[in-house]
Amino acid sequence: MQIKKQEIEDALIRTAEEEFYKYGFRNASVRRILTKTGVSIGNFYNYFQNKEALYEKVVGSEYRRFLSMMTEHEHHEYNGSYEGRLSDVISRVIPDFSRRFVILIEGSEGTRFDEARERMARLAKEHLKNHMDDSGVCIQNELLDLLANQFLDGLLAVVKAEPENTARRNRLLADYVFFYFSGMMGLINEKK
Amino acid sequence: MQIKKQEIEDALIRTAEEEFYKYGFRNASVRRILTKTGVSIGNFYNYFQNKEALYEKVVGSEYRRFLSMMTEHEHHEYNGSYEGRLSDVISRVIPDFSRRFVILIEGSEGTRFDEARERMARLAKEHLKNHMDDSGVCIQNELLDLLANQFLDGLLAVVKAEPENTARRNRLLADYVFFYFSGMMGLINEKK
Amino acid sequence: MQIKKQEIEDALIRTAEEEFYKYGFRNASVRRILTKTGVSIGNFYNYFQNKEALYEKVVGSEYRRFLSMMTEHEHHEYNGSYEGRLSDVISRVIPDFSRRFVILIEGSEGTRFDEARERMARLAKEHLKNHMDDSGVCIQNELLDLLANQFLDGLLAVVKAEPENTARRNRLLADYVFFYFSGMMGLINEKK
Amino acid sequence: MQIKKQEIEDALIRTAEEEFYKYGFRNASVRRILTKTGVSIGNFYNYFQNKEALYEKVVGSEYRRFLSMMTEHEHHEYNGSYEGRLSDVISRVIPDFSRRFVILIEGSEGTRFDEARERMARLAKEHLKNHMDDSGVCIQNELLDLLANQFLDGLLAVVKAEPENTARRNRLLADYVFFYFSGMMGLINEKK
DNA sequence: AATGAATGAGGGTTCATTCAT
DNA sequence: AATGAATGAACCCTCATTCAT
Repeated sequence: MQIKKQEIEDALIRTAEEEFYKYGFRNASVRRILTKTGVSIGNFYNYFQNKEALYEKVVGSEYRRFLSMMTEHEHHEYNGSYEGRLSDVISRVIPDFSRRFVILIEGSEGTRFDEARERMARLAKEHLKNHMDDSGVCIQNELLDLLANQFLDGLLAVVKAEPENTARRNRLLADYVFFYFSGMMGLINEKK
Repeated sequence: MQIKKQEIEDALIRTAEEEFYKYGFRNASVRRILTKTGVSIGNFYNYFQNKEALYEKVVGSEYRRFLSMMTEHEHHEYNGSYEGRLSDVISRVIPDFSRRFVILIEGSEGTRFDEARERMARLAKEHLKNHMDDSGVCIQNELLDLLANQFLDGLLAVVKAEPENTARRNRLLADYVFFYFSGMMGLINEKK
Repeated sequence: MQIKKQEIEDALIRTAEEEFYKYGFRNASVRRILTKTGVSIGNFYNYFQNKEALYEKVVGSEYRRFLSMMTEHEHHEYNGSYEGRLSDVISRVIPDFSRRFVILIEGSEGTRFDEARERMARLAKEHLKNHMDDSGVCIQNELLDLLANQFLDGLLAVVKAEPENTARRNRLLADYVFFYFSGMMGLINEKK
Repeated sequence: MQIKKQEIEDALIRTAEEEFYKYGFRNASVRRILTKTGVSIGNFYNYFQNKEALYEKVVGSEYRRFLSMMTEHEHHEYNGSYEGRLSDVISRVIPDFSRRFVILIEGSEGTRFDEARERMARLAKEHLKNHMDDSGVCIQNELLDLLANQFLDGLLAVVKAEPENTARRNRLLADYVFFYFSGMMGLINEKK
């Protein structure tokens, strides 16, 4: 029954990922995680300082990766066409979205990652706004918020629908992003 | 003895609506509701069997209304144009979306309404599928799921963003639905 | 078995007094108090917000009383004789010392009453210093600290030794204070 | 394997002394001691059966020494003068008071040394009683207890105030003991 | 109809100690 | 001799719910 340290840590993180995915940070139960993993209460605290440290282990690197990705993305030059932007999003941004990312965005209430979703949506919104400004079209603020959040949710939904199979996931994404940009085009043309 | 039975029940339901909207079922606090309403613990359980019964009172009729609405909608004849469908959705479906509906969809975890969101999305999906079939276009299953859920989320987001002001809400809705159908059109044209 | 609210609160406070007296705040066990009193965990929190609130109930009024007493005492005019001061201390200051006061001074670590002992010792020291200055005698600082703390401990010891019987307690106090002032006189005469 | 057995034991005892001095037995943390000393948990239990055994190692010899000292002191002949007794106490008894002695007296709650303070005070009391009997003066029992405990506390306070500097410590002690005997003289003269 | 005292399972966390290696 | 992973009782506290009045 002797398991090596790394295996237990990994098992804890794996089970915790499920738990946090299901319940979010606040309603996740440490004791439930431990029962599932077969680790005793006391031993858990040999591996993680507390519940939040475990959460950070599950979600932290994902958070940092996303932040740097967004920043970098902002400074990236597009060749102007939708296809270019589209393929860029698909190939560079999306692959990093994972179940842990879903947790980060949807389950961080009561955590120092609390604001993650808001920050993300803000970035997406500004990103979106730039595109609209390029087109010389003005869109009301609420609609921008709505679409930015919608786009975000869509990405998360893709991850939820196809967490593993990359090929199917990318195909789904391609369609989704195409749909999204078609919608945007429609709006732009109408407002002109 | 000052307030008659019905008034107390109503007051409880009204306060509960706020609480469930803010926290969802699981994190809603019965005590907080009672304190706000000025009803004693013991008396609460004269009106409702338990927390979930209260939740059902807040959300149940909304749920049943939506179900029947969806079914009915299914049998409705459109005049074929997008504008027709669009205005139909806006004028007939949307006004029924309310704060309680948001609660039902987003706050039902740990409840027998757990699956409400799933069932709703399924209905929306079949609805969507019919439209696509009419257009002679075939779309992969996952994409249908995605778009149905997205549309649903969008509607909820609108309700959240503008819960009271009907005029602004309808304008936002119009834009959103237009965006959505533009996206669909894009997809259909590409697949053809 | 139905006990009225006030009786339970009193019983809790009484048992808590014992517990805090024995173990101090930090090492006192809420569960032990509850088991002894026959009150359930949940019900305890109907009476007190938390462990510290219970502690405050036991010790708070004693603390406030002592503070005001010390302040008032500082502004009091003596007729100069030791006997006068002595009887003043005995009749006015001491009767307020109680077992709860002992708890306050000796068991407050980890509480907002943390500094009670220090503040008391400081007051006693300044008090003492004034008497010495009146006698034109200078005493080294460490000795002042020592004697002030000693006097304080002595008072607490009297309370511990005779918590209830006022007559015996006062007799003990008279002797103790006499002893104390004799010691002071000895020091003063020697330093002159 | 780098440090020999005795060195480890000594290091543990040294660190434990600090810890017990700071926190007392009950609130001392074995883990904190081990971290400071750089000894592993498991190895600690090769050297000491448990926390209390470590405590005994820190405090036990001090306890036994004090007991024998007190006994021996009892059979010692004084030359009668206060000065003689005074210098005797200072030169023979006090130097043996150490930090470990403070620990023993003040930090033993929850230990088999629990009663150490009580036993010590009893010895001091009997000692005191003999002196009083020699003077033909009878003092009430409670007062004897009080003064014995007070004297003890005073000695501990001196050790705490000046744990290292022997010169200052002795000067403080001289003053303190003089104060104490002056007080005793005062009592004796009054009772006569 | 109404009150609120009482219950107890469950929440996260600490800590001395044991045991396999 | 040495390691540190593992254990579990105990800590304070929250909360929906029951029950006597």
